[in-house]
Amino acid sequence: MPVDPTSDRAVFRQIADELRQEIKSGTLPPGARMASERELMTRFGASRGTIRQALAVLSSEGLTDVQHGRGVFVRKRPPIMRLSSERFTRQLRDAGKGAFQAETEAHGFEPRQEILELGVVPAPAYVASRLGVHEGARVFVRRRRMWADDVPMQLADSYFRYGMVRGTPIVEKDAGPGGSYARLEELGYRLARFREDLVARMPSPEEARALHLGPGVPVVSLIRTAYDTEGKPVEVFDSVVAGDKHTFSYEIPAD
Amino acid sequence: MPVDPTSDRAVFRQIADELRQEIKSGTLPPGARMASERELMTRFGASRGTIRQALAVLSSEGLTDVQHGRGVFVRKRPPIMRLSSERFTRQLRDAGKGAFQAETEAHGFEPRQEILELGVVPAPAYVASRLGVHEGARVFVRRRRMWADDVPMQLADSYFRYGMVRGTPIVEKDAGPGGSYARLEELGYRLARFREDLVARMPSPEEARALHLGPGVPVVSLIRTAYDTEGKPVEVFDSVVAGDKHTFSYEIPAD
DNA sequence: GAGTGGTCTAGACCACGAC
DNA sequence: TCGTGGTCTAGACCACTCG
Repeated sequence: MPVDPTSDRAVFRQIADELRQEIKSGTLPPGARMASERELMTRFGASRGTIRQALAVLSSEGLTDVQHGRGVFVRKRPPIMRLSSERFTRQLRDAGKGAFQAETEAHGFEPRQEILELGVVPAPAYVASRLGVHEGARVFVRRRRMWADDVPMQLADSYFRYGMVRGTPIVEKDAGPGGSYARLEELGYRLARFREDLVARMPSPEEARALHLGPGVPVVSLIRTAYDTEGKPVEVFDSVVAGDKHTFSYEIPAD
Repeated sequence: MPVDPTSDRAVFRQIADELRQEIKSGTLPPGARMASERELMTRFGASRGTIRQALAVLSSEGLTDVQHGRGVFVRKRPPIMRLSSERFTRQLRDAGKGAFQAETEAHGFEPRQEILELGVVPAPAYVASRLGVHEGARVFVRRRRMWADDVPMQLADSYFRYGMVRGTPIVEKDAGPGGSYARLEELGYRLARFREDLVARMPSPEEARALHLGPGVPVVSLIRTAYDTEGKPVEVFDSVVAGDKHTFSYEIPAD
């Protein structure tokens, strides 16, 4: 079904529709190389600019991956990690596994954290309000990039009241077995519950680079607040999660 | 800081960087009109094609809205609705309010549902596995588009075993006060818990149209399974939620 | 009508990857 | 070396919005 230049619909959109259909129908399966831009020019009788506009549409929808000098390929879905609300069980912490480590290993990958920053900073407004301190108060931040094998999965910043973690393993590069949550409990802050707030959005160019995201891949901004049994917030966790590599799963009681 | 044509970084990316910086810094506040393409051509000394490439970058990042014949504007964040895990309390159902109605009214909007389809269909694989029926089994589907005032918020498909809801208000246009969940409980299926699975991704062109999404706006695919006190799945709810109009909030116990 | 973005063309040169 | 995508230009005509 060739393009109709008299149609109201722009030619590049018709071309995009055609190619999208071939992808969705499986005529072009994941990993397949699409025809080159020059080939598509003759196939559709359009200029290169128009062909490139059509390909840009598919790219922005997250359907393709472009490799300079090689071609345009139908995107393969990478392995998806499931982050479920059960990842915060005390059982896991007691076993010496942090939430990220446990989930990653459960999926058969090797977890790794790359420290980007450790230090005392003034609390940003959104952290202060959740952590129950005033804006600008001294808080300790652990900023990391988390990897599964060789794939960057998320950017993760943990904030603590400085007075609470000073001199503990939480301010060290390696927070020890079970991670920060295990250390907090050893310090006497028994964890009672977490709240997670999620928003989906497109990444900034820096985030896209740090997480190796192609065009048309959103991120999930996830902010978690951890409360102890007194109802006091003890940590604010601010992360940017690669949208194409995760699902989130929550259990909700009906009452 | 004008562009540097000798730089490795493409001219259109440098222009995009410059304009993005003006947006993030507030020099160009939300709602402001950006300079026209012709004006940007003289400002940056580039051809129109290059200027449009730069503007396309900002658009794909969700930073701008384009209005044909009027100009390019810095995108305003629309009012954001918070979907919290507390929206499924029995208290609300007993008060005759479904989850969507309750959340929408809590934000000061008027909820409305537009029925797209009501009928018996063969169960798709992902529904069948969650609902505990075999693929292709007869299930009843309620397909709607949900609105808050005049803004489309989500596409929502509810699936039920047909034998379970046949002849009940659930197969009618208006499922009645408290929605389907209230009807299910009246039928003797007391709800015990829900599971929600979320994925962020870019919308298909149809989804973008149905939800009035601009370029660079992702959606959240949310699939909820409702279980009764026997542990039996009684509904599968498959929705596509406008990413720029929602946050999600979940409470997680620590044990 | 004047100004704005939307679409399309034709052609040029560059950078990357595979053979 | 050759084919692939990446970038940029100059120009044309169209469609929408506003005064």
